[in-house]
Amino acid sequence: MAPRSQRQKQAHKVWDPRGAAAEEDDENTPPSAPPPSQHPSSTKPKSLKAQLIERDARIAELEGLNAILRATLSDVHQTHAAATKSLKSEHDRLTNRNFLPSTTNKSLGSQKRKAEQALTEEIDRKHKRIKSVRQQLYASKKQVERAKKSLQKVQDEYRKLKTWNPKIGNTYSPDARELGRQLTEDGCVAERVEHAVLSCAKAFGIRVKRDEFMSRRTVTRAVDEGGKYGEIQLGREIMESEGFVESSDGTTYRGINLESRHIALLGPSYEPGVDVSDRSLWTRQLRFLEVAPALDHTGQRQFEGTMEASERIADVYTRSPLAAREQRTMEKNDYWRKKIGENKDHAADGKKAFKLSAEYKKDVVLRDLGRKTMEEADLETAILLLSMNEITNDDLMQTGKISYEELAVMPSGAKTALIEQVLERKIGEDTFNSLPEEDQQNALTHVFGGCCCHKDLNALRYGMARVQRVYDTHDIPKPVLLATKANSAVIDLATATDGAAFQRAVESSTRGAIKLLSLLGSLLRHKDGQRGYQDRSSIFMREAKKALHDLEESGQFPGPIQELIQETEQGLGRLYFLLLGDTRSNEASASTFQSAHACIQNLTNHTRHLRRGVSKNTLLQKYTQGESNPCRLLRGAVEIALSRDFRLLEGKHDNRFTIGVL
DNA sequence: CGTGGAGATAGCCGTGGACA
DNA sequence: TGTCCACGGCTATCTCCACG
Repeated sequence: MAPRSQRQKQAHKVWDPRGAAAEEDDENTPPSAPPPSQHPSSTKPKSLKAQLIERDARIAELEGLNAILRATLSDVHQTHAAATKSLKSEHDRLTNRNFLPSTTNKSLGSQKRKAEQALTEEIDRKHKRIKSVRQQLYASKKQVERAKKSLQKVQDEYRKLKTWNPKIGNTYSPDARELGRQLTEDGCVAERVEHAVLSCAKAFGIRVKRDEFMSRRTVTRAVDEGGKYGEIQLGREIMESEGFVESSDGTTYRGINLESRHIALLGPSYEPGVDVSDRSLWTRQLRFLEVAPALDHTGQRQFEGTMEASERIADVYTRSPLAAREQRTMEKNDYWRKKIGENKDHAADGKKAFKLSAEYKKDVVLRDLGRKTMEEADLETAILLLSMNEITNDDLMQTGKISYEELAVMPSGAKTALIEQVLERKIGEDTFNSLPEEDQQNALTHVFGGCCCHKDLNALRYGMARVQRVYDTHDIPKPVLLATKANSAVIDLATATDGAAFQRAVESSTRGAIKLLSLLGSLLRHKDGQRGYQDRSSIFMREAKKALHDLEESGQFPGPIQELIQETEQGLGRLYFLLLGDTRSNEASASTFQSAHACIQNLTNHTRHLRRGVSKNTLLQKYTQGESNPCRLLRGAVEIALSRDFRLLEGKHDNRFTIGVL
């Protein structure tokens, strides 16, 4: 212990209850020795008797003390016994009392050990579980990372798909250009293509990048490109093909002649997965060549148009990368070498154009032969000279299609080329003439396909012309005149049949079944969509169905009109064929004419009121009242004209009867 | 002094607007 | 519908500069 400080000592002195005396009596000082005993000491010896008496007294005193001690001892024994008993009892009680805690303690220890063991096992399990969970957590984290990446990828792809970029860099992609062309082809004006594309994109749930598409100007460029691509492809297909047929026709639009040209050839379909080079898979392809303006529709102009087109295709293809890759060129005459036929109007201009084409092709083929002969046969110089000597100015003028004056001033180079041309032709002709006839025909194959409509029309016209003559020949009254409203009025008003107005009205009017069919056509199937009976009735019926029964249905007129139209068409078709037969035969007899004539007369009389027209209301009134309506009447008339009587007439002549009536 | 990268520049080309 | 022209992107080329 650290010695007390002065302040502590003072504090102790102040509060020490023992006072100053205690200060000197240090508790650490051992107590002083006890004072010596005060027993008095014997100074003189006693007698024996006294001594005995004293001893007896002492003995008695001791015996009394002994008895007291014994009694005390006995008390002590008793007290001890009682205490022992009590203690034992207490001991037993305590022992008993301690037994339970001990037992409990033992049980608790056991439980503790068990609990510890269980806890240890639980901890092990928990550790394993934690490890497992950590692994799962790790895996989950990785999965989340991968899922995020996948999601991002999908979102990117979705964004990519959702947003269509029509450009590659600053240039519209081939797909975009194709789309522009397609929309234009489908009738969308170039200026509205952008709006159409953006609108469609919006409807389909996608977006066009920058919300922009081609301007009108660029759409037009794409269309032009498409035309050039088409020409390149056509040039290639012509060069690949064994031969092709060209078809053409013309029309006028706002006073300008327009010529259209198509080409039919065997070519690849370009379907995905189909081998383009496998010729066995090639099918007939119809290729658009051009629609080009022309000064007129003459045969010469048509031929010149084809020449221009062939030159253009040969030029475009030859200058194309495609030709460069295939290391092939096309010259304008290749077009003619491959052309094996033409489809044209069955008219004079078409025939003229075909003739010019055939001549040109012959020239190309013969000169080819001439060149080939000169190259292969290595003709002797003498023969060549001889042939050249035979070339006259007329030959040159004819070949070059030039006048004598033009020939005279022609530069020597051009003249040499012309001479060479004539020489090739002369030698080619010699070679050609030496070929077998079959080879000659094959070399010059150039087929003409006339317009079937023209053939059809011509057959009918020839038939009509012959029929008209029959009335006069056999002195048969002609069918009722089916005059126009104006002519009909003139005829009705005329006082004399020899007046100029009457004559003109009659001459300009026609009659007979063909005219009737024509009228039926315009009456029933008028192309303006309003005036034909079927249209008028359709409009009314639609309204009537709506008003009467609240039905949103078509206004189709039940039955008769549709059937009538069909029968009319069928009958007309059969009439054509019969008339075709008529142009080749004159075997019809007068009686046949008369019976057929009666039918036609009947027909035209029954239907004469057609000229006055039938109002919509009359028609519908009759229909709704369940009466026989004009349609039924018409149908009956046509049946007479085109069905029953033709069957009758055919029966007499085994389906080869020549119609001579109408 | 050669090489390669970065920046500047000219020319080509595609595009779209203005205009007739 | 065609022509003209401006604009902007792309590319080849040039120039400059740093570095080994």
